[in-house]
This record gives sequence, structure tokens and C-alpha cells, in this order.
Amino acid sequence: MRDNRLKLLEERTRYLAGEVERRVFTRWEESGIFHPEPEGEPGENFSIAIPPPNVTGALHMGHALNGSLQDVLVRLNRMKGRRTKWIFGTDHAGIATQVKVEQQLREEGTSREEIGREAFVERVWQWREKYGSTIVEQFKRLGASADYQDERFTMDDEYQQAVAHVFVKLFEKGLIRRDSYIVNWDPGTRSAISDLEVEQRRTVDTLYMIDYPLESGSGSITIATVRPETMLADTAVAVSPSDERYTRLIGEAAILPLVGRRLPIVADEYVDPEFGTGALKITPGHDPNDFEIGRRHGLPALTVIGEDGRMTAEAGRFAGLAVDEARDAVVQALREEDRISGSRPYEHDVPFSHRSGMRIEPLISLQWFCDMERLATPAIEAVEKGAVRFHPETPWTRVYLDWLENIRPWCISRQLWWGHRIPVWYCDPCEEMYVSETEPERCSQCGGELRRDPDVLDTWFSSALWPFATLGWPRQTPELRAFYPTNVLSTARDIIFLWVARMVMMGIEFTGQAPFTDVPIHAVIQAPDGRRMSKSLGTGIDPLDEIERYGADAVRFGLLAMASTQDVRYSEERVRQGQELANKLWNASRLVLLKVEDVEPAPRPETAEDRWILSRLERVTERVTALYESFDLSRAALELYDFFWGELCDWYLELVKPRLYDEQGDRSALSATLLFAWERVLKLIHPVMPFVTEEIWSFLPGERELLAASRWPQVDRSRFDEEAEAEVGRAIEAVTALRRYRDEVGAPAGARIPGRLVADGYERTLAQVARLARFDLQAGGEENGDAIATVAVPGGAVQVLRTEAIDVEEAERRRAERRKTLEAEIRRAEGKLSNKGFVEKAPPPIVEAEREKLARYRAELEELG
RNA sequence: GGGCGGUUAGCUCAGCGGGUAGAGCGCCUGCCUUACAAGCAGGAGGCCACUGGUUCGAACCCAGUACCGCCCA
Repeated sequence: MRDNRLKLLEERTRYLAGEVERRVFTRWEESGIFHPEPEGEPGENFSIAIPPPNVTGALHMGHALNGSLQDVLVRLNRMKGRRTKWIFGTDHAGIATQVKVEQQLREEGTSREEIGREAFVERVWQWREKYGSTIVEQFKRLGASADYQDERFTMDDEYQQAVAHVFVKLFEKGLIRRDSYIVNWDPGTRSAISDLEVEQRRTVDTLYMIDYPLESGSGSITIATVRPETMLADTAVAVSPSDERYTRLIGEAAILPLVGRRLPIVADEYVDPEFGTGALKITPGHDPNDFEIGRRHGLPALTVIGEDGRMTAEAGRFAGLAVDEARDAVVQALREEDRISGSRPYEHDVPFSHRSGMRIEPLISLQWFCDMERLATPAIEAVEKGAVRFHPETPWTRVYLDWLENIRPWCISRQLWWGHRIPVWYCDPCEEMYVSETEPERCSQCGGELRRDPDVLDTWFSSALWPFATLGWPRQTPELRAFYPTNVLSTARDIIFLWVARMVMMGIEFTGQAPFTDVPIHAVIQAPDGRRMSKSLGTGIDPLDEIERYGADAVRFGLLAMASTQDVRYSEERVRQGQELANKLWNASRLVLLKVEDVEPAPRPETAEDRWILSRLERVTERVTALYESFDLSRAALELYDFFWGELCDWYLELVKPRLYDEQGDRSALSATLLFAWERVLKLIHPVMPFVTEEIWSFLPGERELLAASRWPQVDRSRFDEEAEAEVGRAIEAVTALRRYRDEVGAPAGARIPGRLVADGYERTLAQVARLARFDLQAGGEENGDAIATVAVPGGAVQVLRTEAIDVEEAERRRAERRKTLEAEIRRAEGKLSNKGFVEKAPPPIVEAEREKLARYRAELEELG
């Protein structure tokens, strides 16, 4: 059996991710290691709740990056022996899902209105059955080791009960109320949406100056507006109280053109005397600021635009027109009356719906609101006191706090059919209202039929409960006891308000504890040209395509490596770097596993390089563990790359090859050391590149459990070995210097160059240095004037002896060049050391180092002759 | 309007408890050296956006300028 596998190892000179990944994933899933038993306590266990992806969605780069980050933390902690649960599932995504299904109905020639609410909701469930697991399967392709067995959906029965419970409790506490208020009306989805779903876009409109005649008949007051069509709902004109131009008019009235309504002229601080004409038309029914001003001055609010984005009957002769048509018509009518005294292009920010892309129409409507101040206070405290920590701390802590400190009421009702139905019932005849977790039978006043509120809750209202509602809350389940609060919530910065803040608020309010302690905020991956990655712009790159092309490990490595703290452009080169690392891991493992004897892995150093690599292994273990734990995964990935490729492969394996190939010698100690190093390095890389490491692990000799279930290494500081590190460090530098020399003097690749090593500290590495540099090196010896060149190495020099392999002219040129740079360096060092300020004020070790450099350069110059 | 971030090699990005600038890719040169040519060895390439300041010494600290990007109103 093992022979067969070794044969495969021998034949396959390239790592084939596509062949390995599904097979390895199946082994993990079947082993059950992704699903922990609900035992122990949150303090000893480790849990992460995934920010639930939209059930209609497909894996995008953001998911892929965040999935990789979370999986690194999950795998690390599982290997540390903690009971680890990655809470996984999807979000019902009210609007997005409803839109998808409506589209399907349209294709069938019907509509949700036609089939009715009940049938429509049924259709959505069918849709979810069919397509809802797409993104789940895609997370598996990425290698995400989530608890799929316990997958959750925000519309699960239990979850719905949790949402209803929260609504009722907040209502009972007076934090949820129904109010007629101006909201962001999205004519596209025909629903109110929250402030966070509104996007401001730079837009050029026309600013019109319109003369409103004064009631007194003595002239007019000119207002400026970009929305002349809303004038039909004007109920006042406002000026700044400090604006002397208008002081005499305050308390007077103007007459609204086209309509003839009397408009009181009021003074309000909100008005900016510098803007336009300094006089503002007030339309409480169609502008959020005017709405506030209207409330302050007790003005009526009129509505001339309907929920369909068309003018209402209230708009008189303009009724039925779309808003932009009405605008032209109103302007035309005003021109005919000669009321327009000017116009100019005007650039300003205009609200658009994030959902439908349509221009927001601020409208007054009856909605449910959640007051946030009281919920915000403890959420602010949690971050201020460090119970919840952002990584990196700046600037995200500030962003979070600023938002919470200026928080406003949240409009939580949506005019949709898909979502958590608001648990409120009305008795129309006696105007009674029932707020209840369970459906009341009939009106307790009149015994009449009850009508349930038709609206559903904002999807984010239910998402805010995710970290605990997924664990069975409000029931005190074993899962909740074992895994709540969770440890980490990993996300991008644009979700700090949407998820993080709201989860913290709800978590504290309902469980008394913040739902997580650490919040790493990761980079946003942009398109290679620096634009936002988006499907509609055509700038999206599908991570599944990349996984197909390069392998999941490569994509994970690439994304982690490219995503430091700030925004970065997608770099396919980084992914390819990951692919090559996987290939390198595979091939280096072939070398080791095909040569090594079947012994127990253990550190059994025989030589300086053995002690060196064992020391380096401990250091990199310490370093990488710390980087993982501080969420610095980008650096962790790159350091592992450097260590594995740059030290373990480029140097250790090369140093060890003669012994490894020596079939006469006793290779058991070397084999043990190599296997020990291999186990170690596979473990360290596993969280970043789980597939290839798991696959290689299966080729290590002996019966073994899954790598994913193996124990994370403890740092053994007793193996730190400064002496070996210095010794091998010197040898490496010497080899590099000699190779550079060969190349510069055009020595043929195969030629061995004779030389004499005049330096200390190479007692045990001389033969290695000679072999790797392809020199015939003897130690010490007298200078007989036969040296044709000198190559500086740490602690001394190598004298190069006459040989045909070296182009003498080239050698002389090189010598002259080296002399020049040395002289320049000496001048620089001398200059620095003759600076009194430097010698007196710089820290002594720095000065000392400078002196040593100078001495070394001088010695080398002298050697050069 | 308020705030935050960025500007380092041809490209994408590290480095910032101040002490002669790093990686990957790309480029140049030489190598099929019995793990890997998706490889090995070597190399070229940077007034660290600009202007001042602090300091013996600044890519890094401070002030300002320019351009790019994001968030909030």
C-alpha cells in the first residue's frame, strides 16, 4: 500500500490541486471534526459566527477573503485543541430574494400580486430549496471548515421565533414604535429603506430661482430649488433669522405660484443665508430637512408625490405625471407666469437606493421605528472599555464610535412579502393593536377578526441576532452555553454599522454580553485597475474561476498575502505565488519522503545545519503563532513562504543533500530530524493552505490522524541556538559572496575554483561552503602571492587562486570596481564617525557598529591590494 | 461641509518603537546540478509625492501643499 503511494509520489512532479481538493475535503467532512459537541465553556472553546452570506448570492472576492481569514483562525484554534465551532449559514436577504423570485414569476407571465402573498412566500421557499445551497457549496470549495452539519438560515422557524421575541421585548420596553415620519422611499422596490441602504451620488441638476409674490402685494421673495415640482406641496418659506435682508418679512406671508396657497415666512437657523437667494421653500412632505423644520414651526405636511413615484391628485393639473415629467411641466408653467428669474447648473449629492438603483423619494409614511440611543450606550461602552476590540484599532474604533454617538432612529419596516412578518395585529373596528409573539385569536375588546401588519422587518434587524439566535436563543441551549459569546467577527469596514454595531447592541441588550470580543477588519479587494469590483461594472473576478485555475490553497494564500490592512487591487501574481508555493511544498516533500528512512520524527541534530534548522523552526513557530493570533495573517503567510522556500528549501535541503543521498551511511538521525521539520512546517502552513498540507501529511510514514486534527506545536525555546544560527548564517553569506564572484568573473557553471579560506568560524562548515559555492577550498595557509583576487566573507576572506576558469581581465575589472565602492563606503563611514554629534549623541551600539563596518571595509581594501 | 486613509523599484504591495530601502511578478545573464524549468544561481532597477521643521541622523516624527480614494452629513 505504502509502496503504491510512494510510487505516485515519485511519478507526480507537479502538484495537482484539482485532483486533490475534493477528495481531501470529503475526508475532513466525514471525520466530523468540523462539528464540535456542545460542551465546555466559551472561555475554553472557540467560536466564530460567519457574517451570513446572502442566500441568493454567489461567492465573490469579499467572501473568499473573509472566508480564508476566518478559516485560518478556526483551523488554528482547532489545532490548539480548543472545541471549535464556525457558525455557518445564510441570510434570507429580503429584497434581493424577493426580486429574484418576482423576476422568475415575470418570466412565467405572472406576478406576486396575481398569485397572492401565501403562494408567493411558498415560491420563495421553493427557490431557496433549489438554489439556496449554491454559496454553501462554494465555501466548501474554498476549504472553509465550518460546521455545515448545523447550518442556519435566518428564516428557520426557531430563528423566526427569536426575531419575534426581540421585537415584542423592544416594543414592551418602549424602544419600538409606529410613527408617521419621512422615510427614504425607494420607488424601485416600493418599500421604505434605512439610511444605510441609501447611497449619495454626485449629480448635476438645475437650480431654479423662483419668485413667490408677497401677500402684501409689495414685491416678491425669490427662493432657490432643484426640485420645483415639489413646490406644489410647499407650506412655508424660511429665511435665516440673522439675515437682515429678510428680517422685515418674517411673520409676513408669500403666495405660492400656480397654487395660490398662503405661505407663512418663518425664521429658522437651518437656512444658510449664503446659499442661493437665502430664502428656502419649505416642503415638509417631500424633504427630510423641511420635515424637521415643519415640525419645529407646526407647519402642515402635504403630499403630492405617491409611492409609485408619480404625482398624486393633490398635485392638481399635474396629477399622474412621473416626477421628472412634472418637473418640466411645473417649470414650463412657471415660465408662462414669468415666475422664474434665473437658473443655473448645480452639482450636489442626491440619494439613490442601494437596492434598486432608483432615486430616493423622501415620503411621509406610517412605519415602525426602533429608537437606538438606549441600545447604543452600552455598545459604545463595550468598545471604550475594551470588551470588544477592533483590529487594527485605528481607525475603526473611531468610525464605530462616531456612528453610535450620532445614531438616529432606525426604520425597520419594509413593504415586502419575504421576511420576518411584523408580529403585530390590528382590530380595525375598535382600533386596537396587539403586539405578540404568538398570533392572538381575536380582538379581546370586540371579539372581532384581527388583521396582521402586512410589513416585514428589515433583514438586518434579524441579522443583528445572528451570533446568538443561531445557537438556539432565547432558549438556554447547550450550544448557547458552550459557544456564546463568540470570539471573533471578521468583516470588511463597510459592514461595521450594518452588522458589527447592531450585533453588539442586540447582543448586549438580550444576552447581557457583547456577542464577540475581537473584530478584525480586512481589506477590500478592488479590481486590478483600482475600480470597485462589481458585476455590473464588469470588473468582478470570480473566485471560483481562480480556484479552478490555481487551486483553493493558492487563492487563499494569494488573498491573504495581498490583503494587508488597507484596500488593495486584486493581484493574480500573488495567487500564482501561492500556486507555486503549493507546488514547491509538493516537490520538496517528494525529495524528503522518497529518501527518508521510516523512523519516528524527532529532533536528532548531528551537524551545525541540523541545529540551525531546528532553531529556525522554533523561531518561526513563535513568530507565526503570534502573527496568526494578532490577526496579522498577511504577514504570517508571507513569513511562512520566506521560511519554507528561502531557508528550509534553498538552504537546509541543499546543505543536507549529501547525507540524504548517502545510502551507505546511517541516515536515521537525519531522517528523524527531517520528518520532525516536515511535520512542523506542514502544521504551520496548514491554516493558510489546508489542502496541499493535508495531502502531503498523508504521505508521511506511520499511522496518523488528519493534519487538520493534529496538535499545534508548542515553542521549545531550549532549541533556540544562537551559535548554530551565527555559524550557518556566516556560511550562507560566504556561499552567496563566492557565487556572486564566480558570476562576475564569468566562471563556467561547472568549473570548481581553487581558493584559500582565511577566516575564522568555518571549522564545521568549510566543506559545505566549498560544495555549494563550487570552490576547491582549503583552510588557512600562507600567502604566497599566488592569489589573483580576494572575496570578502564574514570574519575574513577567500583568496582566489590562479585558474583557467577565470577571465583575468574580468577579474581585474571587478577588483577595481570593488575598490571604488569600498573607498566610497570608507569615506561615508569616516564622515559619520568624525561627526561629533553622531559620536556623542547616537546610542553606543550604533556607533560601535559603524566603527566595525569601517574596520571591515579597510581590511577588505587592504586584502584587495 | 466634516472626518479618515493612500502617494516607496516597470506593476502590485511590505517596511514606519527613526541608524546606509524589501518581497512577488516583470526585466537581464548563466544553468536540463539525480525534488521542483511552475525550477536553480547571479544581477540591474528606488533624491521612499512635494515644501518646510524637529534630530547627530527622517521613507518613518511634526506642520503645510498637491493629487488619488473612502466614510459621514
